[in-house]
Amino acid sequence: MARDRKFSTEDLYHATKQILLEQGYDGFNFGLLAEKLNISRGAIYKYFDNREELIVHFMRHEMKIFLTDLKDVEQFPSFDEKLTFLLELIFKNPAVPRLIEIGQRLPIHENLKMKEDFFKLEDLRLKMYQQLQKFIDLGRQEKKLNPSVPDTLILGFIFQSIMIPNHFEIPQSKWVQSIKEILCHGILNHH
Amino acid sequence: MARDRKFSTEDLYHATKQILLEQGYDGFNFGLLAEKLNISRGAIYKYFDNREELIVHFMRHEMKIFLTDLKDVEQFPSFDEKLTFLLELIFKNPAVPRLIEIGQRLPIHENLKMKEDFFKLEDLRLKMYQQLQKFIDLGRQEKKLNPSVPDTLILGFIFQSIMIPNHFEIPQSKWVQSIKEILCHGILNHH
DNA sequence: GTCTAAAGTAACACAAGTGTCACTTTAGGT
DNA sequence: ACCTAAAGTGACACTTGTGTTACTTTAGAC
Repeated sequence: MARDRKFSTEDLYHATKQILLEQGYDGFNFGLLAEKLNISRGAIYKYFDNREELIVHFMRHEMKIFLTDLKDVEQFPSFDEKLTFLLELIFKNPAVPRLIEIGQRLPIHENLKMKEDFFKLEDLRLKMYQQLQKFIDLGRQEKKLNPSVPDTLILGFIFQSIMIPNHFEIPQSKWVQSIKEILCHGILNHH
Repeated sequence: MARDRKFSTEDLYHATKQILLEQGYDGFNFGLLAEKLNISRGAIYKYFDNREELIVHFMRHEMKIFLTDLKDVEQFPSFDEKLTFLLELIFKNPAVPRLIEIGQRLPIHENLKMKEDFFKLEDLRLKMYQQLQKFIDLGRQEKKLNPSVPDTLILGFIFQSIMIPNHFEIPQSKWVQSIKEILCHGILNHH
């Protein structure tokens, strides 16, 4: 009953991700997005009312995928195995912490529809932190974690570590291994 | 021979710092700056040709102050004392790592004058890293640092730790102490 | 074939920021 | 008193991005 679409929502999200990671939140605009997809800017407005709405929906999409992967952490029984899995997952998805940070920049909207969309995204972020909290709780229970350090700081360190710039281009495997080493035992020599 | 100035360069830098930290690089503009200082936008162009030039000069100003403070690290003989001083210095200047990050976003300019300004800023950043490298070298020499971990990652962890968001508003002293604990000994229980 | 409705386009008015320039203001030297 | 030159102003032309709208295109139902 209508002509074929020139681009799927999936295409849209893919290009959105590229632009957000390359140019940051402020660098993202519909002109760039349309250009990347070889469509006119106006076409995007057929599917999203504005830039914020598109970004919120995109963020939810990304978050859902990450949460599905994150759920597999439950399959590992011990804290150590969970930690290894978690670090690997984060380093397989280096965009996620950056996108979460970018997501924090979304302005709070008056509009009811936008408020709902925003709330759903908040809800996913909450679900993620609950999943991570279970992991921390197990670590506490197994007496594996330093009791003098707050939960949020442990999670903060894990998530922030992905954002340390690797200016000297140290190979990924060595880099991840070293991050794990510091996270677990610190920078001091413990031998 | 001329009328009095309504604002000093120091005033300009102070307002610039506020805006950059509140609104980020993209949120900064001459309109906002002029408003904050109760002057007209045009007046700023009497002292700086454009936004980038102002920001580069501001960054150099900030960096010089930080480098002066950082130089005091030399007064402490041992690695442990230097580390304590360094962490305290960073947590007394939480804006510095954020400003350095913002500084990275400055576009590379064609203009010769801007290129020079930019180079001078790069030079200051280099001086900072050289100062920090001496600190790391001492740590290596004293066999205090984990030898399997690269220098840049150690510095990265130290600088990145200031940017972990303290969402649950854990008191500053407890927060800093915990960061020091993780940096030195990791998240795992080592007792 | 032609009608329909979704898909896509391009031009519009608008908003916000940029850098410039002719102008006004004013402190100090004469 | 008045001239000068730096300090400051406000209007202008320009750029870039926004969201809307009237329009064209096209696949499929009839």
